[in-house]
Amino acid sequence: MAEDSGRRPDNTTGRPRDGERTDAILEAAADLLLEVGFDRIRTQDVAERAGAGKGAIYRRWPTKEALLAEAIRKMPPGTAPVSDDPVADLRTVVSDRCRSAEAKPDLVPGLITAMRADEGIEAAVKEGYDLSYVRGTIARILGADHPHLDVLADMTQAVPLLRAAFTPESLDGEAMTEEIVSLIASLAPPPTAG
Amino acid sequence: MAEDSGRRPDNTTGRPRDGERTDAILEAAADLLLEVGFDRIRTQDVAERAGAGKGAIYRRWPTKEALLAEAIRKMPPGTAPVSDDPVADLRTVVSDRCRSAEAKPDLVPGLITAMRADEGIEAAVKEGYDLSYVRGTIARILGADHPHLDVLADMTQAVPLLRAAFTPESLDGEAMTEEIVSLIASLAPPPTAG
DNA sequence: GAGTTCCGGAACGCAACAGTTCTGTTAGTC
DNA sequence: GACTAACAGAACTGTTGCGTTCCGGAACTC
Repeated sequence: MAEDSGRRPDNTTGRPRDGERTDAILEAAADLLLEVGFDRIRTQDVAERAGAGKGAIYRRWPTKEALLAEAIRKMPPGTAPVSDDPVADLRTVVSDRCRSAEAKPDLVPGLITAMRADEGIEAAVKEGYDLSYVRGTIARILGADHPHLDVLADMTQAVPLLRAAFTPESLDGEAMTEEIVSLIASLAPPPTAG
Repeated sequence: MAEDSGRRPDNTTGRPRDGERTDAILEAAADLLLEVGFDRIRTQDVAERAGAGKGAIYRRWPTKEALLAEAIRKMPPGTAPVSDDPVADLRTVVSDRCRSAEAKPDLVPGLITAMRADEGIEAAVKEGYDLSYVRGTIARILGADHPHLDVLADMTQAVPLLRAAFTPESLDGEAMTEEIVSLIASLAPPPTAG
């Protein structure tokens, strides 16, 4: 009857928790993570940006770290385009990384700091850490058996991060992309004649 | 007369400041920087390890950051051996970096965090940041005109750091050294005959 | 309408830690 | 011996920011 249809599935009473609040808080946390880095995020700021109270946060997550871990888990994984020009595809991947290192230099260093401070965040970051899409793109250029696929894939991420951290003045995303892509392309075997 | 010979050059009176205390404090600060990283250093800990009081620290430096900046400036720069086997020399350099990333994974991430938080530390780190010794070693293998010396030099540092941060479980310093060195060695031009 | 839980917002308690001050003592100069 | 400043160590102050609690009000069930 009508009695059952209006009943909540979990038999709870009272005002239901607002899913849009949850989303807004996660989004605000992710934004701040990108903008200021982990070590400068304050829960008060997350709440304000989400248009929420701190109570709404702590009703959902036990600690700031738990909130940030979930926000990290929700971040989209890296992807690579797949066209018939693998060098162009690699250029896209590397260029993305370089621009991100330029524009948001606080994100990755902050994540590293956060990983060392909190196990939940460490797990969340490691769960999302997967460079196989880069490796796959490089493999399409050099062949799946090339002995240096792993170092090269790591290099495409690590070099932009290092430069963004230590030599931000002379950072030039386009030039850096070309440096990295041309190095990898130069390792390609010469085209074999039919 | 005896009056002048006993006088301090700067006309000060009272107990003179103990230079050994200064050294002990700087050394304690540097040690802790290596062990726990910037963001976990407390002045109290520096004082205790140096066998000093906090007063002795703040009599010498206005802030914790100023002390750490000086400790960073006193750190020895990287060097490379120069033998007649440049690949072996490179292996030494890369191996040092890999072992350091393995044993002290908190140092560099901590430095990056600290740079973002304090201008004096940023200046001190950048002042000491010089990879020309790595670049020079690679140039002896590939030739001074090789177009990828800069990326490769950065790679030797950046890849160990990335792996130490994100995949510490599977970190193998010796294997990583070989990966990096063999990649660079594979770029060497074939020996020209007479 | 009664009862419950949510909401934003503000106030609060509490812990960590930078930097200061005090105390008794010591190493120097005059 | 008088004076001054450094010394270690402890106590103290002030700030920052996490997490809690309380408020008046709103959304929902019964």
